[in-house]
Amino acid sequence: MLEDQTARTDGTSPRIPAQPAADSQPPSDWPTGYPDGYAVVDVETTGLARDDRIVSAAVYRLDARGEVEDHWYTPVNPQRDPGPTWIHGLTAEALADAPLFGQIADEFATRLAGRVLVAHNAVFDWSMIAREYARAEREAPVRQRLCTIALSKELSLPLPNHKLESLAAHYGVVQQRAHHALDDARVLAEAFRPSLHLAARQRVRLPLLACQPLTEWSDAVVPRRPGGGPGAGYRAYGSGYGTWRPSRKRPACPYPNPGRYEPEGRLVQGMRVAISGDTSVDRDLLEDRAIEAGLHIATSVSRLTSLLVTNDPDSPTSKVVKARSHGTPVVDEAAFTQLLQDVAPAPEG
DNA sequence: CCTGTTATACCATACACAGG
DNA sequence: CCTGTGTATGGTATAACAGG
Repeated sequence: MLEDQTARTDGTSPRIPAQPAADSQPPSDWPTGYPDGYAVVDVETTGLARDDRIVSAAVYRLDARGEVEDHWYTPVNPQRDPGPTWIHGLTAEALADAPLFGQIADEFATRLAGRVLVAHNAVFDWSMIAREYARAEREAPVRQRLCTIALSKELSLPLPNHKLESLAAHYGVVQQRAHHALDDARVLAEAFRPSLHLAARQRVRLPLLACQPLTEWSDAVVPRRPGGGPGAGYRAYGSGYGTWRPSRKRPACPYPNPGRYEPEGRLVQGMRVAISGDTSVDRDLLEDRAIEAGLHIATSVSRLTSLLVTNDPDSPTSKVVKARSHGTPVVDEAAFTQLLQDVAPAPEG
């Protein structure tokens, strides 16, 4: 009963809530395996496409319990028009004197180093950051990310939708200036902390995803047709002749499904392959390669799926979960790429 | 046993969202 | 405007069943 707690007036001071000193909270109180620190990040960009650039960035560094250690903000000169000024408020004028990404890459890296990157719709921020680092011929020192949308879902927060605005409102965090990187990062940090504690209390496994730094970046997607080889790095699509109508409608796989992939074995033409999560190679490109090899790319996982490709076999995405329940074999992207090089022809039918 | 109809399961499709 | 994910939906393929 609650009275038991309040009735302990045995002369000692009534359990002051302050000072959650490290030793007053035994380690067992916090799930083992939770990260040591976080970098709550927000970037504003010139747009949503792969070749868009960062115009501003902010990082809140948080300790293992989500307490703010410090924060940092910088505008970034995107070396092009700033895009949706009406959203982020940064004009070409304002950015003219801002540092280039290459000039803040070190400082940024320091803020990220050894931490879990936390962002709202994290795949967006991470891919923008990873590409900027790749352009600068660097690597972002990030190994894992956590998406606060995924976390909200994991915790089943009663939100009307998963906008940052709604998450903030849920925890009573007031936005001063939405779509300003520093304020968005602050708001997210404040909203992330209670979610983190809730997750800890419920012993929820955090939805951490692996971050694979881009090692090669050419501002272009490798042309899918073997006609020109990896063109020296120009826009692959739209360069010239009728915009390439991507994959939207691919012809059906001509081979019947030979069944599941056998671990350690070879791929066989006609196998149904599903891909989940991020891939270091463009998703479309990876799918094209698979199709050229005679495989069928499935959009979902069922008992007939031969193989699931994912770099995050522990993530709770629907595909991964289904694969587990069906006992579908799972390999990572690297292994899959390897397997693609030696696909067995379809059995004679 | 064969066949036509109905029920079930599954896959592909379309759409909604999140981010600037 | 873009892209990947998750969900709702609808067509379809296979299974199940009844009747002859």
